[in-house]
Amino acid sequence: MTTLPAYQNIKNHILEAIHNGVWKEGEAIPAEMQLAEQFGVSRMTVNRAMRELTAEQIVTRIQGSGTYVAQQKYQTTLVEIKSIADEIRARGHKHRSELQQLSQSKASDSLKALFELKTKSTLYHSLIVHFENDIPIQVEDRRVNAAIAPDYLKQDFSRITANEYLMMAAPLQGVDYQIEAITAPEHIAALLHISTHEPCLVLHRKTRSMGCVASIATMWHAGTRYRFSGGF
Amino acid sequence: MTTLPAYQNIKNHILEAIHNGVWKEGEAIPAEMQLAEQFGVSRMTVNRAMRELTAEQIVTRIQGSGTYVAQQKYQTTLVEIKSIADEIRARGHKHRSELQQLSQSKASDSLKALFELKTKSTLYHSLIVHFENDIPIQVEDRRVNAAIAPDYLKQDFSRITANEYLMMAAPLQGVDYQIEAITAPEHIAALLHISTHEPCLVLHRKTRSMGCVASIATMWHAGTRYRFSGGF
DNA sequence: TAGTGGTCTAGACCACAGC
DNA sequence: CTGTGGTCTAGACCACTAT
Repeated sequence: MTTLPAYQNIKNHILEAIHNGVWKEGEAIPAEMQLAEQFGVSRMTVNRAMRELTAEQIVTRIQGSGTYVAQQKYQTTLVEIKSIADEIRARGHKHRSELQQLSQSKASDSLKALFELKTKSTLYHSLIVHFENDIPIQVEDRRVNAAIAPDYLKQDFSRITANEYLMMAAPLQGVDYQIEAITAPEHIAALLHISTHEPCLVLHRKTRSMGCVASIATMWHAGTRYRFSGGF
Repeated sequence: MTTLPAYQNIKNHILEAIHNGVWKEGEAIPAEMQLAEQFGVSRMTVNRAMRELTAEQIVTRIQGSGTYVAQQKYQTTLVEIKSIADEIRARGHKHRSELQQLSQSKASDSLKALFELKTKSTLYHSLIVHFENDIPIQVEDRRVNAAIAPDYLKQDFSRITANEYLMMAAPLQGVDYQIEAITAPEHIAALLHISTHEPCLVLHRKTRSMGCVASIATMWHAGTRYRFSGGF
């Protein structure tokens, strides 16, 4: 093991302290001069460490004021299939899900087409509501190709999300998604605790594994409570 | 416009040179010492500029060897800044745009913050409606940093979209976007020919060039007429 | 060996926030 | 006013590459 550069050690120290809750969201971090003394290093070295943490959105710096632990951002990157549970926990909030439906059936004509199937094979269907601090944040309506994930019905969806299980069950090959803004049908609106004329942010996502369509999901979010974001 | 820090000027110089083809992919860039002399700054200042360009994947550095222009990366279709005009024409439909407003003003306090400006510099404002086969498909409300695109007001937006002009005017460094579903305010709803309680798919996008925020745009779409899509 | 980037120092001046 | 971060300097030593 090579010894790490001083600025990297400082970054690691700060990251661990934030992770361990020593400094919480919005709280101030010691000044550059103070950290320089503490680590026995020049101010420029601390400055580099902090500048990089700023670029990584770990901290926020205000000239003349100080350095603060950044607020966790509401963020979903669309390329990555993130677990909504992780996303919520990363914000320091509580995630909980409720399984509303779980069933299996032969594909209908329209589903057969969507799954690009030649025969009416078996599909699983799950309807799950995800909560952030007990507020419904996402309704996930998912159809799964039984051939790809034969044990889907046996999962405990309070322990593992549908997404997490599918990622484990089969290597992801590709993703297609569409995003639209529409009003929710009644049963979805009821699950999200919104009225039927409130706008919803809807993500349709089709994943592929082993050369087949593995799952097709529709994720409904209350427009006022959720947004997608990203960048580079 | 405030004078930029020296390291930022160096970055801009390098970026322009690459943009203009002075140095091509894989070619070597002058050494730190050489650039330091050329710009009349210390080596550390050049080092910072080059380190940031490395982080942005503009150049590749090899210790003991030199600094080279990085291979152009594949822009994942997700963040790709598409011209809505091209997108519509690609569907074989007719594109037309109407310029509703074009003005300039000093940044308000809130815009100053959004543009990460230190002073209330000049911003341009345009409001453009894009039509697909004479149906309004997008309302584009855009603020532009005058320092980055001084000729913005002189453009003929029926010939070139705001986006196309900005891409030409300055090399794009970064993008941040957010997508949400909300109802439109009255004046937007009127331009889109929808009622004020219909859901809209809204894309907020902030682009960066030359180390500054170049433009902030809000694009409104009728939820029933537009969706984002992508995949890999 | 000479030249490159990687890191670091011990100062410095400035703009800004908060008292 | 003091303390903060933002920037910059003119050196330095090191690890590495290329010749």
